[in-house]
Amino acid sequence: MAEIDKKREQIIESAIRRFSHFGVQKTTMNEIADDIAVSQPSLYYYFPDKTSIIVAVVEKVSNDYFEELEKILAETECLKDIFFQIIEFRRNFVKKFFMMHLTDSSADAIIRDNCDEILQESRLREIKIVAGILNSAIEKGEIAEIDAENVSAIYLDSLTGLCMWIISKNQKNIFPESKHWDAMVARQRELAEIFLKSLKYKDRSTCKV
Amino acid sequence: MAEIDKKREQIIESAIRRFSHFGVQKTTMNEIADDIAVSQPSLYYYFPDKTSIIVAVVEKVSNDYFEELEKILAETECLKDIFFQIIEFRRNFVKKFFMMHLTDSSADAIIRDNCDEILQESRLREIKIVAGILNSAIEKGEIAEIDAENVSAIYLDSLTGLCMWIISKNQKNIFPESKHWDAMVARQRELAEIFLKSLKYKDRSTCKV
DNA sequence: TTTTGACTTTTTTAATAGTTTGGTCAAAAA
DNA sequence: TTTTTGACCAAACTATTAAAAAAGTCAAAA
Repeated sequence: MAEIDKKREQIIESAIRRFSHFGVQKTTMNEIADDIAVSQPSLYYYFPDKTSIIVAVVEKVSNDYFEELEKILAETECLKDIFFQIIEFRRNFVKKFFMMHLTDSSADAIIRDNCDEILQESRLREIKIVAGILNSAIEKGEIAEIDAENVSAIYLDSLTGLCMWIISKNQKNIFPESKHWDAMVARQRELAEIFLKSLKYKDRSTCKV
Repeated sequence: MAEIDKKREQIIESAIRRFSHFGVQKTTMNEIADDIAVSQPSLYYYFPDKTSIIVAVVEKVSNDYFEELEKILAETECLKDIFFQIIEFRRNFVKKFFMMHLTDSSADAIIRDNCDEILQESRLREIKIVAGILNSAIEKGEIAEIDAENVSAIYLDSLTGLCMWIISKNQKNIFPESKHWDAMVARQRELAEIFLKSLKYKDRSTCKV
């Protein structure tokens, strides 16, 4: 790897560490510079501003998530197991965001203005991946024929929604306790089972069953 | 109705009107007092403090919701129609909250500390109502036997989650545009259809279908 | 190409005074 | 006794300012 990329990675790692401990707002450029033992102007040689470091961090966390995801897709067969694994990975992904205070109102504007595109692309990428899983299950005759991409979107949006709702509902202190993360995962699993069940059958008219 | 209750209702109505226009924070006790043509101390004769007015407003909005809900339960037969109606009523309910700025971070603490119980009870009440709908559908043989209360909870939590997620995702300005409310309702309907489909069938083992 | 000391500019923070608003009370009115 | 109010206080919010800290720049050196 080029020397410059190595330094960039060091910076991102330091940023993630500090963001996780103290939050984005309370991490200064000087502190990051000190971590990798260079002066502040050197830091600006590798990243034009603080925002671009934040963006790089979000990109890394997102990429790590998809890397994990690809792994289990290669290993896991059973649809339910895949769904449950995804829920588990998502828990860790969101937790990282929380720990770095990326969801705080103070950091909200920066994230909105600069990471929106990444997060939107990540959403679409994930939808496509799950749609792919569904499509291959359709091919194998495991589930009924459906609009895989659409069902995937509904499913993933519902998972994200459950996460926001359950966590925000319990977030009286700054950090959700682990039991709340567990409650969220439990609900997400129940939803997954309902989706899996509906996937197994061909459609019927829904009125006056 | 007792005279004192009449005045209390006038106060709540004025509060709702002002909250909807200017938000909770920017509505003063004096303004409410002027609206019903009494002095400020008179207002405090009917409500001990501003918080209790906010609580009363939340209670009223919540009760209005359930009143509407009970109506369609008496009139509507088809499960899908009921589900879609509920989604429509929920849209209006949440919109009211948004308009009054009850979900703003500025008002958040007051709501959290004082309306939490009401909202939690409302959630349970709604879960019970939908569970009742499901149970009567089970009795009629329209849907498979399930743990109605649990499915109801998953469903309603998912709806609430979708609402939070889709609205917050698009909320760059203070108010979500009507197209975002429409997008939310559309997604909620799609989720409802998936739930309805899964309800129609008896359970099967989910692994290695 | 990479690094840095010395620098400027922009944001935060802290303290302050001034204003508004929430809330109280004793006394009057009904 | 129930309801209303003028006069009042205390707490919360706003605006202003100065000081501190952080972000960001640049010419020159390694």
